[in-house]
Amino acid sequence: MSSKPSKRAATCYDVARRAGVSQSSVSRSFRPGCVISPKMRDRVLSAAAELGYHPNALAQSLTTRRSNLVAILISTVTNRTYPEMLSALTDRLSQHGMRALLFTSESNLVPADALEQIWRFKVDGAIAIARLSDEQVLQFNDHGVPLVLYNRISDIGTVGSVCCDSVRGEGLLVDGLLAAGHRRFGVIAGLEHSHVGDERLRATLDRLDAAGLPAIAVKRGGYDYASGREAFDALLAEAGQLDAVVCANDLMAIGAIDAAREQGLNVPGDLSVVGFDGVGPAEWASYRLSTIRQPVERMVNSAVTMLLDRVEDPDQPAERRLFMGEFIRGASARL
Amino acid sequence: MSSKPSKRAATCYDVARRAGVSQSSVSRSFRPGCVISPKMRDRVLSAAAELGYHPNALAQSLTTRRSNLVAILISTVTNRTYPEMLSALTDRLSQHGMRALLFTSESNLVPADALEQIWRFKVDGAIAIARLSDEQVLQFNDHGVPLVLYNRISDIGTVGSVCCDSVRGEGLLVDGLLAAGHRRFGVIAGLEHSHVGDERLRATLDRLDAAGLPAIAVKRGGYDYASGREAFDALLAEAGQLDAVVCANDLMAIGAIDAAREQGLNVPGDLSVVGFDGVGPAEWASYRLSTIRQPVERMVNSAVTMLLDRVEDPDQPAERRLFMGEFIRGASARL
DNA sequence: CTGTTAGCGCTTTCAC
DNA sequence: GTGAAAGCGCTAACAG
Repeated sequence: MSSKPSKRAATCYDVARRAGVSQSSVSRSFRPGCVISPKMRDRVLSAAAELGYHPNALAQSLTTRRSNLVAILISTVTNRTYPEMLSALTDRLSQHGMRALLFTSESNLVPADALEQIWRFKVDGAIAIARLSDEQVLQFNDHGVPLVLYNRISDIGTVGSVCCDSVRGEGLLVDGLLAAGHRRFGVIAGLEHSHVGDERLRATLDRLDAAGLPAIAVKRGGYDYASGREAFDALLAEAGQLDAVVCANDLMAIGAIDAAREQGLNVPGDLSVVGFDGVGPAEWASYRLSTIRQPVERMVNSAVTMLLDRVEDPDQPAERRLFMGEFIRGASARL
Repeated sequence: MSSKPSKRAATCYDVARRAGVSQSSVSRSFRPGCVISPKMRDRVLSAAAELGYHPNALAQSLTTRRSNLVAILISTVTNRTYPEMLSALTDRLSQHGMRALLFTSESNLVPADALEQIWRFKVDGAIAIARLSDEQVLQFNDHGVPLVLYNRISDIGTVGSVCCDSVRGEGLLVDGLLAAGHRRFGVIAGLEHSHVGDERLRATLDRLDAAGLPAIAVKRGGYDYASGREAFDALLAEAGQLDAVVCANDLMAIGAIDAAREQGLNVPGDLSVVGFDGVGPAEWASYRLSTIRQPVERMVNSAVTMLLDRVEDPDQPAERRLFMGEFIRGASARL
């Protein structure tokens, strides 16, 4: 069972010889939905087991032109901020017989050499949870690699995308705050050129404008705890007293809450803070964040299905799916 | 530049024809450290650029017997608990020209079909941050796939491992607590059969025994926030008053702190809580956890280097590297 | 249902 | 320094 002489791995020819059949029969025995007699398959399978044979997926890819590989592009900050994503995604992909080739980028932008590797590995498709330039998106088109964007969109090329509705999400939050009597609003936005950042900011500002209560001050952060704190302090310095702070994501909201408390403010007594995402820590008793929870499972399913559809039929039109987040009342805002 | 007729991707033959050279010259032009005249290379490279040619990594793997693929096995809970790991790992691997093939497992154990895929894709090596049975570890040996374990060890087969020293880490924490006068200790341990869980628990209990102050009560949790809370409540119910609670990881410590506060206890005034890992939230102002921070960067570097060494020379002896964590005083314990 | 024959896109000898 | 030929492990027609 163990300690093989460490020779080269068995090939389908070895198995064929051992089983006394043709090499194609070996191939067929391992391919689902292939015409083959049970007897033959048994013979092959037991010979294969004896030799410890496993079909070479790389060689298969070469002939079938299907690598069963999907590139996942994710920025470090996103993975740290939102770890539930990756697992769900990988899990889902493997349920569809696809493997995840992971590319992380320290910076928010995807480096060119990651793309080069993607072309080289002939992935069947890609899912991006990181910032792609227009030119990069176009490259996916040129290379014939179906691409699905997660929580971001693109007007360039034929890209699918799956997003959580920022407009309606922020709408729920802001309306709730307005209805509860908040008047002086501050905003902690995300990074510039970040889809989610821009959209959530705009949605918030628009809603406030529509209510005749424009935001008193806006600061930007980098989606992490520390930048939430800094942004909050800057906000307070600029605006003085505030009733509510609308944050582009949960981690910054948490940072803002901690910063507020250090200033002696009671949340939500003196100040309401709302976030966005519904990540794990948002539920912790110290924060009980009022936020919008993204339907991760459903969004991931959708992204994977959409991608695989386009792998099967590359001519499918681009599609954008928008998911409504769940309003979590929490306890960080007077609602 | 864009909108190719979506024909088949260019091969090295296409490039050769276009450049009017032999196909081997194309191959050589793309392989570093190959004897070739600059003139030839230029010709080839520009023909390649015109055709949008990218060497097929899968075909390369077939002939070179090197896939440049490294399997990463990680459990969902670990990724959520400790997201800094994966990014660092993938990053490091790519710096060495390796790609990460990601496998996540919902359960703590690695499913058999993940291993099957690993064999099929002929990965050059694997890094496991998930629980592997002895038998599974042996399989890596049999298949000639170098394996490095992260924060876990195995006596089976020739496996390398990189760990953060639990014994010394817990030693620092417990000694600190003892020196500060804590006498009644509770412990929130990790899962059974989890290397880190077992080791940290034993280290803690041994240290307490040695001091003549055995733990009053021990509960187990699942490394997440919720189980930390539950374990804390159970602990209190069983032990009554405690001076200190030693938790197997940060997330459970955070859960314990929140639970304690809900019971009206002041942390660290009435009760000290310590964790282990030094993950992001541990630093948050609401917790300021006293903990041991794992040197993630160094550990990851080490794991990658160790793995690649064994890829180059499979006969290298197994090696275990133990890293000392950094003692973070924090403010969740009277120290 | 099974075997035969060509490739898939590349690297690797080995001549030249 | 360059080219020709063989082969990596497999699938995909096509006969039979």
